[in-house]
Amino acid sequence: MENINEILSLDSEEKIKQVKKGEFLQKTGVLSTSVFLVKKGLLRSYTIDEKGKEHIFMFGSEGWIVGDNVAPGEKGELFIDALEDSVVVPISKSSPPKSDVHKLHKRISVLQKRIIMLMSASAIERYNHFLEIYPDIVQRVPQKMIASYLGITPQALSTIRGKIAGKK
Amino acid sequence: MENINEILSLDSEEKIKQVKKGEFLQKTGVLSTSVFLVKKGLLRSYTIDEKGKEHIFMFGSEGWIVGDNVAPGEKGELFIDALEDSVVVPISKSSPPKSDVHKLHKRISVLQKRIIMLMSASAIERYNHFLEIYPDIVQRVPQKMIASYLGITPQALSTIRGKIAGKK
DNA sequence: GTGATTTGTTAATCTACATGAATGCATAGG
DNA sequence: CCTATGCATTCATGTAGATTAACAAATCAC
Repeated sequence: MENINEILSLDSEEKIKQVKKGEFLQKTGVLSTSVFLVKKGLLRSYTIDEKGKEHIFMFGSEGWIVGDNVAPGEKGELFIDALEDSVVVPISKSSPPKSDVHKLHKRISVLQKRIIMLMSASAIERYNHFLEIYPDIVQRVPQKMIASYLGITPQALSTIRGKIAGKK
Repeated sequence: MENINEILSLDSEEKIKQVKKGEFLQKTGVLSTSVFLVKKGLLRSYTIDEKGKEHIFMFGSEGWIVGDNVAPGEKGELFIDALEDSVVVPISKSSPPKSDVHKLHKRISVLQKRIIMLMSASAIERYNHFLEIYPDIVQRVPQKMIASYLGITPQALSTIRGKIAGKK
């Protein structure tokens, strides 16, 4: 087997972590000390509410950060698992390198937009916005996960897609 | 008039900024280079959607950050104005002091919770959660702004409050 | 202080989306 | 290969919250 660091052209000092499809990077209730930069693959972070329903918080593919940003020392609130075989590198919450601060701001920017969408846009608008922002993700995950990300049921997403297709 | 820096015990090097009630700290469409740490007072950041409806993104009182986290060099998307006479200090987006990185994580944590609430909780649950997290804000802002923060209409909030009061 | 302009309340109707159930397809595992 | 399990679609019904409107209460301006 080849050296994984060479394949991905990583600084060998970085502690990379491999997560196979279906495996968990984090579960709720355990101490969460870092967030992760995705080098390869696709992961999702999500909660399960008291009715047992999953709500996807974020998808993370190459270049994105996935993680559970709770206050330091707090237990995590999110599950994170891999939707494809993935490679991630931890970013410490306490002392991130300068370059990563910029990534934090980008992350906040994404969350900001997400909140505004959730408050002001209809399901159909949110879906179209999702397609713009993550054109590649649509092909890589089942629709029920996209519905979960959008905050609607799979049935509702199905009818939305029907409407859009019908218009063409 | 007394020295404002002394009153607030600020490092005199910090470039503080005073914003009177009703004044804008930022408007949409202008370049946004920093976010602001609130030293005193209360501000709000919000969007106005295409139907002319306001959506409050965040309140910021003492110790919180208000700001518009768009990618560096991008135009802002939010209005920020003061609900009370306020004092803020800018935090550069490009080179924040180490101590502020921690605040960024806290900020992300708050947004994370907000998104989860918007996706999984009913209006009544979101209102109760709001009361827990910001017990002081309720007294300081009109109800229609709280409704706007929760993502519901003032009428809906009024009926919710009626239900809660009726239960006692 | 008095009129005018916001803010909050209540109630009737409407609508987007949830829920539940039935059906056809795929994919996976033996 | 065949069955089992999960996924997507469609439909019938239910419901939280939007909308509209009318009125009461509070706040503001002069």
